[in-house]
Amino acid sequence: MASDHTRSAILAAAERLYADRGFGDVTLRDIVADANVNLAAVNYHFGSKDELIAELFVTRSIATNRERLRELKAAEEQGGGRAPIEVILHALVGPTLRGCLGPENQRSTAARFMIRASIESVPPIRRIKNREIDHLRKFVSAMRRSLPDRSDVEIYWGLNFALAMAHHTIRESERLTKLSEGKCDLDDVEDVIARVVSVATMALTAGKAETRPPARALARDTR
Amino acid sequence: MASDHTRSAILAAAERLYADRGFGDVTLRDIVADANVNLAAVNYHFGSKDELIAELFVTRSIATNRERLRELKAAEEQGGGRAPIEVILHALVGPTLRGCLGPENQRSTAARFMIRASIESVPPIRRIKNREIDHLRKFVSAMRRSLPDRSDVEIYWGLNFALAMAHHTIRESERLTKLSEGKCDLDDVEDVIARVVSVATMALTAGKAETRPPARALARDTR
DNA sequence: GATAGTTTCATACAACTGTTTGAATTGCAA
DNA sequence: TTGCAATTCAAACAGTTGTATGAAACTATC
Repeated sequence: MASDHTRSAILAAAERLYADRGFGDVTLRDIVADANVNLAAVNYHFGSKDELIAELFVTRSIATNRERLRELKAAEEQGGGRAPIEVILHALVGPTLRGCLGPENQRSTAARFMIRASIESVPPIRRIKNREIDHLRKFVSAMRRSLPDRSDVEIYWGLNFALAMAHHTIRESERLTKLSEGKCDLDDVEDVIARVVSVATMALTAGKAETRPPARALARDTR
Repeated sequence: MASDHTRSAILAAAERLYADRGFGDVTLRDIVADANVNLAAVNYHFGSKDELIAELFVTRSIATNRERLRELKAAEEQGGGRAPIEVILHALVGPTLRGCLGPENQRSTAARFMIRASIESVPPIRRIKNREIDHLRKFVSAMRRSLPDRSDVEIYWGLNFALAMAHHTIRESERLTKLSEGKCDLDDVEDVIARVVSVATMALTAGKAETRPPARALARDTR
């Protein structure tokens, strides 16, 4: 076991620096300086720079995925194996958005790191993201059960658009704030989630006779 | 004037290499080797590597933006200064999607380059994208005219979601194809555009009394 | 307190990067 | 042809990068 101290000091420093300045601008020397450890410590504890980045991303990633599946499982159990589509979508995009957005002043290092990872997409992170497909298939299955009369193509497109809105909103949150001159409040995470879920639900249920009134209205804003 | 030959050989080689292997893996030496010119030629003709990348991206970018505005202007003129929201959204996402998607075997270098630029987001490109806000404001204005009873917040969110679906579909086209096992046909660009426009339109008109029947149905698939 | 295993450290390595330089070459006008 | 500018070229530059090394320091066990 030994004194994990150096190891976690590196992880903390790396996460902070990557979050603040991005992957392109931060070298191993920056990290070890910030962590007050020796240069060789990174390769000793992690093997390589890429493995350090991978570990950072995987840690946060599996936390998000676990939360996603937890919400999904809870919803399906409550619904007797078939959850409403809104709740499934909520389980899909909720944890991601909650993990990245929120009041900027109190935004965690982890959150800012994940935003960076979403924007810059460096090789070790891309590799991990590519393994996410199996995870998504679980949501495809749940969506199929929820909407048995929708075709697979529509399910896939609905999933794609849901993830699109969530990730793009995270990635371009700064630009959206600037474009809207602050009118779009990205600190109200639950509102953002509700908006994404609402639109994705419409995408998946449009044209159906059994279009129940949307659980949450899209409009919840002022003026 | 002189013999533009070297200059355009560099541009062509750079675009091709970046498209194939991404920005991270291509060095100036790779480019000049591929273009059969001297290493110093890049700095002589473009000033720096970043300016070369910027020129590549700007060229394609203004082409897309011009096409967007052309479509928008045509639509508004035909509607007497007020275009239907579907047509505005079509003008917004159509050129981008058409410029990046399409039959893979005959996909142009330019298209593949723009996909890369959408995925990797290197500094010189990010700088240019940040200047895109003024361009987007023109669409905000058109959308306001088209939907005078919608609040600004909803307009901004609708625009955000429309761009989200378009860009994410481009960026993750490979993954969507794999996830859907080919069932989502990303080569049928006009179908993709119709889907994005349809969902974005729903997002912007949901809850309105005057919800006219959607111009294009979302469903157009088999099985 | 000697020993074995782990961890830290300073330092060097090797390779690669974009950029610059100054001389050679070319193209064109007078 | 001469002269001048634009262009090309080989070579070197200056800096950075992640990684490897081997000795030193530490830690815990017996």
